[in-house]
Amino acid sequence: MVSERLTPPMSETAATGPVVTRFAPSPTGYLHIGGARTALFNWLFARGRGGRFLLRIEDTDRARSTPEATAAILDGLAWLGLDWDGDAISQFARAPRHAEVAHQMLARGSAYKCFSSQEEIETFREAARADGRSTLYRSPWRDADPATHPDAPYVIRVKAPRDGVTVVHDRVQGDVTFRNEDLDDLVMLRSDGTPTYMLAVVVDDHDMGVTHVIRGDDHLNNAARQMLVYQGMGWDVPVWAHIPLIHGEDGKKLSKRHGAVGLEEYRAMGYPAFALRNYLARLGWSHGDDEIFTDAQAQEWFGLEGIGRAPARLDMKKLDSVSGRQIAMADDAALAKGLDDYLAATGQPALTLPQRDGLARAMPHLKERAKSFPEILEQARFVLAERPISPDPKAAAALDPVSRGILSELTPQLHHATWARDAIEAVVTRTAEAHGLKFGKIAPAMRAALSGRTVSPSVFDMMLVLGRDETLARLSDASQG
RNA sequence: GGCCCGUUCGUCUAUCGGUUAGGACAUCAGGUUUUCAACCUGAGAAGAGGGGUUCGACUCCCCUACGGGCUGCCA
Repeated sequence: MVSERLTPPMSETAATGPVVTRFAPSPTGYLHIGGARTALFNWLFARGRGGRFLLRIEDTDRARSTPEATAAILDGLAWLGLDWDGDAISQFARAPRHAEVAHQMLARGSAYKCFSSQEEIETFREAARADGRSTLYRSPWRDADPATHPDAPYVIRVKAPRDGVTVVHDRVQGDVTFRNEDLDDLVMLRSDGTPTYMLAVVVDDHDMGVTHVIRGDDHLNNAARQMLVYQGMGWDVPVWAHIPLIHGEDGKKLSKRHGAVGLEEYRAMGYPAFALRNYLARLGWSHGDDEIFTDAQAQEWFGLEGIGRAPARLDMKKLDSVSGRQIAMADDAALAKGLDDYLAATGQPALTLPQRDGLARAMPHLKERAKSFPEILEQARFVLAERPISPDPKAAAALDPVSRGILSELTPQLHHATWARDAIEAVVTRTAEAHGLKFGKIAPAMRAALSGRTVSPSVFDMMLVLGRDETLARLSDASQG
C-alpha cells in the first residue's frame, strides 16, 4: 500500500496553481483523533478547491515504525472517508533523495559537516543548563577549513543565518517572528547517513508539490527552522496553517486517561463516519452559526480563516447530539452500510438476509431516535428478533393478566382492519375505550408484545413494518402468556 | 532556563472598535407525547487579572497569571 512512487505534477508546484495538501502521520500504533481532525482539515481544504490531498507516512524512525501501525492509519482514514490521491508515500523510502538534497546544500555552502560527537554536545548542554545559559549548540565546525576535517563520522547541519529574523507567515497564527540567533543549525543528515525529520518534511513537501501545510501547532516552532532549509535550497515556502491541538474534557493534553484517543475507538462505539466528520470539523473551525452540515457544505465552506487559535476540548455529549442529528438525516442505505461496518469492526455476527430486509423497512423509524449504531440496533430489536419474542423483565411486567386480556380481545379486531396507520389506530383506540382506557394505557403491553422491550419505535410503526400476520402472531403469543 | 503560541457562557464557538455580547451542546423549568429519542417554549450562564491607546474596547498595545508547544543525530 505504501510505495515510493512520487509523481508531482510540475504545474501544481506553484502556490498559484491548484491546491495540494497532505497528511503526514507517524506510524506509531493508531490514528489519533487529533490527527484524524488534521487529516480532515487538509482533506476539506483540498476537496473544496478541486485540489489534491496526499498521504505520506513519516516512517523514518525505524525503531518505532511498523507495517501494522501504517495499516491501522490507512484503515482509519479510509473508514473516516478521507480518500487520498495516488499512493501513500513512504518517507523512509525516499531517504536517498533526502541525502541528495543535504549534499546539494553542502555544495551550495548552505550546509556544513559537523564532527562534534553526541557525547561532546550532551556535555555542553548539561553544562549550559546548569549555568542557566542557552542550550543551543554552536558547532565549531561551521566555518572550519575542510582541510582540517578529520576522517571521522559527521552529520550535515544547515548553515542558518545568525543575524536577522525569520518570519513564519501563518494563516492561523498570524506572522510569527523568530530571531535567528535563537535558531540552531539543525542536523539534516545523521552520522549514519540517514535523514532527520526536519530535512525529510521539507524535501518531501517540496517534491510532492504541497502548496498548503495544515498541521498541528506543535510544529509552529519547527516551521521557522524548516524555512532555513527551504531558503538554503532556494525553494518557495508553502502556505503554513498551524492548527491548535485537541485537548481532553479537562483541558489537558489528550491522553489515554481521557478515554477514547484512537479513531478506531469511535468507530467501535458506533459513531458513523459522516457524523464524526461533522463533529470534528466543528472542533476548532466554524462557519458562522452552522452546526450540522453535509460534506458538500463543509467542503464549500471550509477555509483557513475559519480556524480558531485556541485548543478545543473533546465533548462527547456534543458528539452524541451531532451524531443523532446526522443519523436522522442520513439516507437509509448509507446507514445500513455503516451498520455492517460497525458489526464487523466490533466482531459481531453479520445480519442475515431477512434481518437486513426487516432493518431496511424499519430504518425510517429507527434513525430518528438513535445517536449511534448500537442504539439503532437496540431500537431495531423488534424487527431483528424472531418469534417467540422473549420479553425482558421490565417488558414482562407490562404483560400483566389484565393487559393480556385486552390484547387477546384486540387481536381478532385487527384481523379485518385495513393495514394502514389510521385504520389500525382507530381499532386500537376503540378497543381501549371499550375498557374505559386511553391508548396510553395499553401501549406498554403492545410494545412488550411486539418488541419484548419497554423501549422501541412507535407501536403503530412497528405494526406496519411487521405486517398483519407477524403482528397478530406476536400479540397472540403474548396474550396467551 | 530560553523561545513561541493561546485565554468569550461548564463545553464548541460568533463578533473582525460602537451589539441588550449571538448560536449550538449540556443544565434547569414548562409543553407535546405511546416508551425512548426527537420536537416546541422559557430560564440561568462568558470576554483570566491589571495597565494603556481611543470619543468608545471582547476586539489594538504592554505586563502578570494560567494553559500549551518547541528547545534531540524523535517525529
